[in-house]
Amino acid sequence: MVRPPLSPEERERGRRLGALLRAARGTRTPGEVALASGVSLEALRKIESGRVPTPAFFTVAALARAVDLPLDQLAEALDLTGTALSA
Amino acid sequence: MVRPPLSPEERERGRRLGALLRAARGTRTPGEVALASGVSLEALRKIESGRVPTPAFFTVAALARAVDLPLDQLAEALDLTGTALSA
DNA sequence: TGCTATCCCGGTATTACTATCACGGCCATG
DNA sequence: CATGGCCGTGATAGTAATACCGGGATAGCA
Repeated sequence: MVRPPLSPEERERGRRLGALLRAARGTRTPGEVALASGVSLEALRKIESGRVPTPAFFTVAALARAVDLPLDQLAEALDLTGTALSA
Repeated sequence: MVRPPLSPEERERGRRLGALLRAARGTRTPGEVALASGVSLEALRKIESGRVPTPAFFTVAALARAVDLPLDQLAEALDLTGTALSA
C-alpha cells in the first residue's frame, strides 16, 4: 500500500554506483568534486560510500559530469537491464 | 535550515525532463513504457507531466532505456552546466 | 604540544519520491 | 445509451534523500 523498502539488490547497486563514482574521481579530493559539481560534500560522501542507494538523477548526472564519466557508461556498468528499479 | 525547498529553476528543469521523456516515447503508450521499464504507471505519469522535479537516477535511467534515449543526450539537453544542483 | 584543516561517521530534521486509492473525462465498442 | 479501458489528477501513506549538528581521527605547520 505504500512504498516497498529497497531490496538488497537495489542497495548493492547503490554501492556499486558509489564505487564507480569514487574510482572515476581518482586522485581528486571529495571537496574538489563537490565544489565542481555543485553537490554538497556530505551528499557526495554518502553516495560514494553507498549509503544512498538511489540518489537523484541530477545529483548523479552532476557528479558524473564532474569526474568526466559518461552517464551511459555508468548505467551500463550497473547493468540496469534486470534491475529496472523503481525507487 | 534543513533541506531547502526546490527552486523554481529545479522545477522547471524537472518539467523539461518529463517533456523529453514523453517526446522520446513517441506513439508508445505510457502503460507499455511503464511495463518495459519496470517503473509504475503513476510514477511515469508524474515524471512525464513534470510533477516530480527530481526523480531517482535509476528511475530516469530505466525510462530513458525503455524509450531508447541516451542518458548523456538527455543530460546535455537539460543543460546541467549551470544547474548542478544538489537535490 | 597545540592549532588548523580536511575527511569520515552518526544522529536528527525536513522535504521529496514512489505507491495505492479514488474520482472524473475521453474514446471505442456493444 | 451503456459498459469498459486508458489517461490524468488529487489525496493519503510510508520510505528515502539531503542539510545541519556534533564528535572523532588524521595530517601539516607554528
